[in-house]
Amino acid sequence: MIINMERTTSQKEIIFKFLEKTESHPSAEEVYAGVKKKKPRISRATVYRNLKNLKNKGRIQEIPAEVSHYDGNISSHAHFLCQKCGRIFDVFEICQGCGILRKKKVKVGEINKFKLYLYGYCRNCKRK
Amino acid sequence: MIINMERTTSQKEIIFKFLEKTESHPSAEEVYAGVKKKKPRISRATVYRNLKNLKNKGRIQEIPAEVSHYDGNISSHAHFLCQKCGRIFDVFEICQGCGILRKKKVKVGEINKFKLYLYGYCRNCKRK
DNA sequence: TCCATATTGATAATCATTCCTAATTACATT
DNA sequence: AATGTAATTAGGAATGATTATCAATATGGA
Ligand SMILES: [Mn+2]
Ligand SMILES: [Mn+2]
Ligand SMILES: [Zn+2]
Ligand SMILES: [Zn+2]
Repeated sequence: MIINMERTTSQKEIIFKFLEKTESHPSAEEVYAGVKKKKPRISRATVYRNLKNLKNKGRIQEIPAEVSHYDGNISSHAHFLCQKCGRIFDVFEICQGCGILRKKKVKVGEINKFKLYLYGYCRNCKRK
Repeated sequence: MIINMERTTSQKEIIFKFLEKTESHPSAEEVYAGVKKKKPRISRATVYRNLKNLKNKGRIQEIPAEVSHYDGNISSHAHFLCQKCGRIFDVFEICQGCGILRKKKVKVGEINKFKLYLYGYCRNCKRK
C-alpha cells in the first residue's frame, strides 16, 4: 500500500474554497469564522493546520503582518495595506516581466511607503 | 514645565546604535542579545518597547515575517530573504522614481518569488 | 467490508510580544 | 548642587497567535 498518501477531506476543501472565492485576504481567525458556517464542528487547529499545508504546497499565499492573512490568489500581484482600517487590497498593476509596479499612484489609494521582499536562495545556500 | 517630553536614555541609544551599525537585520531577540553585551541588566521588555517606539517614529523599519526583524537603514531599499538559511540581504537596485526593482536577477541570488506591500490610506479612509 | 494510517477535534503547550508596576532616572526648576 | 516630578526601566506576569499532542474518526486501497 502507498504510504504518506494525502487524503481529501471536507475540511480541506471548505477552507480552500473559502479562500478561493473571497478577495478580502482574511486572517486565520476570519477563515475559521467563515468556514464554521458550513461546518460548525470544525476545529481552530484544523484551520491553522490546513492553511499552513496549503501555503507550503503553494496553493495559497500568506501575507505576514502583525497577524498573518491569507490569499487564495497566487498570481503575481501586490497588496495595498490600509494604515487606518487595516484592509488589504489587490494591486495588479505590476509588470509581469520584471515583476514590478508600473505607476506609483494606483487607484486603490495614495502610497506612503512600500516594502518589497524577494525570496530565493542566497549565494551560499545555492551551491550544493 | 513641559509634559510628555521624551528623554534620552542609555538603553534607547544603545539599541538604536546597535541597529545603525549592523546590516544583518536582527530580530528583537537578537537585538536583545547584542545590546546585553553593552548593558547586561537591560530588560527584554525595554528592547521590545524601544524597537516599537523607534519604528513608530520612523527611525528604523520593521520587516514582518514569522518573527519580526529590524533594520536601522530606512532608505528605500528591498530585501532578499534566503529561503534556506533565513538571512536577509539588502537590495538597493530599485528605481527611485517608481520605487521598484530594475532587474530581476540581482547579485544576491536567484529570485524565486517576490512580495510587494504598499502602505497608505484607502479611498474610504482618505476622506476625513 | 476491512484495515492501515492520514486527518481531525479538543486542549495543552509554546513562543513572541505586550502589559503591569514599583523602582529608577532624566532633567527642568530652584 | 539639590529637589520635584514625570518619563522610563527591570522584571515578571499576562496575552494572543500559532503549534504540538493524542485519542477518536474518516478516507481510500485491497
Ligand atoms: Mn491578493
Ligand atoms: Mn535593509
Ligand atoms: Zn482604509
Ligand atoms: Zn542562504
